[in-house]
Amino acid sequence: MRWSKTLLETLKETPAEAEIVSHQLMVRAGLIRKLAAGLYNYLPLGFRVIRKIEQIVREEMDAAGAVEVQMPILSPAELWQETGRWSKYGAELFRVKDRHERDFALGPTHEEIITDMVRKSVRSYRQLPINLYQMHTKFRDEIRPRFGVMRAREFIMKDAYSFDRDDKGAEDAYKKMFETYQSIFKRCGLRFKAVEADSGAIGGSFSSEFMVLADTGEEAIASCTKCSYAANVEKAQGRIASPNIQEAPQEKKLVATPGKHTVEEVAEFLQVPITRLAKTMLYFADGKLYAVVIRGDREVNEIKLKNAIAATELVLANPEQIKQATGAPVGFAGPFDLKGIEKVLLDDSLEGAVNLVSGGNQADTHATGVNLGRDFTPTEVCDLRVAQAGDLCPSCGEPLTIERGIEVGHVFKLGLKYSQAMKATFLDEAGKEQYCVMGCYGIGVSRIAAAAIEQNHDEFGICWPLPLAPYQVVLLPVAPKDPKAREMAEAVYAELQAAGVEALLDDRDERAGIKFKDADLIGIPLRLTFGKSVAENKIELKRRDQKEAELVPRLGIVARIKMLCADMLSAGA
RNA sequence: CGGGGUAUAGCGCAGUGGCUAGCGUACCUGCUUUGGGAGCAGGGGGUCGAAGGUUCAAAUCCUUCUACCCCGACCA
Repeated sequence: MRWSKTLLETLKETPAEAEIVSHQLMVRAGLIRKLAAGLYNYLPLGFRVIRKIEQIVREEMDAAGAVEVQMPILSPAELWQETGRWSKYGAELFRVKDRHERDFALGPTHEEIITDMVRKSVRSYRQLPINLYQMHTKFRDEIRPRFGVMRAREFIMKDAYSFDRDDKGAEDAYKKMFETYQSIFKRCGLRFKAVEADSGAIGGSFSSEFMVLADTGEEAIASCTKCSYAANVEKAQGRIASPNIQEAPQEKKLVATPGKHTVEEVAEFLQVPITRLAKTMLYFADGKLYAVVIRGDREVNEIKLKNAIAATELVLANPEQIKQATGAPVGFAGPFDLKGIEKVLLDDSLEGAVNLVSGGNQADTHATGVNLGRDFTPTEVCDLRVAQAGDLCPSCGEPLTIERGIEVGHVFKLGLKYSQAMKATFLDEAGKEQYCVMGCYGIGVSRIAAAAIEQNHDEFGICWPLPLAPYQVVLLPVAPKDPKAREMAEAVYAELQAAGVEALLDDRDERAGIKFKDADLIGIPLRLTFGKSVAENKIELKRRDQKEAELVPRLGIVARIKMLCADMLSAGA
């Protein structure tokens, strides 16, 4: 491509609204342009990157035996009502009406649609297993779109759905996709990690996320320093490292703690370690109140709680609800004598603990010597806390560390959730009707572009990994006085194109400095400069990821570039 | 949804009631320059987010609306 023939405008200044580096660079390098909140135009350069990612995903999915289809973006409300997600998906589901006032959703994911497609076609076990996928635009009405295409309202996703005869087949399909995802992200040149995850609104029994490691990632990952255990902190089960002290139970006593609301204030005031506090939190879920008792230094993991009580909506109780249940204002709740509480759940950080300090259920009062079983009895004991660095690995007992990541892929074991709700069945060898066992597998195509930049950039701009680069080589003729430089650049450009190398010729009438700055900004992996050295039939070759350039002879330049590209491609794989 | 902020040229910004609304950058023309975001000269580009109001006079004051950005959405 000739620079002068495409729409490629770079910005010297960073747009005020872009917060993270990938967003800033994508706008400055002319990859994307915002249309409205969470909606972006992909300009030619950015679209080429999307195409590169899609192609890698497509090749690997096809190699894994999946079959590509395409489903409409609009889907009728009836299908969503069949599974109950029309009401359960919440405000994130983009709803629209047609001229006849019929309800539709802009697809955020397509389980209902694909299940409908399959139930209409599949009748026999002979048609299974099958794995269908599409690459398409998805819509989610995010509360707060931000970070450019990283969290947009409209984005490109690859979504695949597997249908199997039994659990064993579904398990195999899941494993196959897990492996396929590993090769996809490797081929994209990303540093990533697969982690156990909560399955959220999609549902199902088990899921893994693929995280691109980056400090700006929105997700936190707990991983073991020794074994291979890694999980999203939403899911991670860190065993508590410091055990609770054993001693003889004391009398329960109420003590005045005027104005001391937070655990830090209370621990300081009563001179007890913060781990001795039993923090009592009240939650309101699906019309009922729940109490959660957790060690003072720990935080409630609302996703674990939501799963423990099978809630669809969960919020902290408001001050009136707290007053009613405890008889006290916010800040003085204790686990005993609660009114109107559906369940009292105890985080297992406090299992076996004695002589705790909790709120006294009276204003400005806390209780000491609170003991499990005598002063209160939890309905359930389970893990309800957010894992922390230093917690012990659930599989090998070594300490966990916390790092951050960008979720680029998610694979789910769905089981029968959708096939039962929507009656997607087939006849087995015995002529007996069976439900399809499903799995689903997503990849954020547009998010990969942003994630790759988060991982691959420097102070001058993007440094694309070769497999995702919009062009492999950029050619800069920089000696306008010397027609030979331009001629040679044109000739090499033609030869590269003939050889199948994706080349961008900067044929603009610009000064050398501008061309160098722009080439660095847009991050093409290889740069050829046609300047002074053309007089000796030499061309300057520089890799974007290296500091030093080298002079290479004009003769054999194309072979040299092809070899370099091949090397850089396989380096990622 | 709550709070805060912003809206003036493609981008970044100035302009607190008074002449034709400005600066940097980008864009166009010419000359010079030419290996890391050149210099000089000339030029084009704005219903100052929208509507209404106050005033002799409004980008500027008031009201309403819209869009966008940030923070928060209760850890007792």
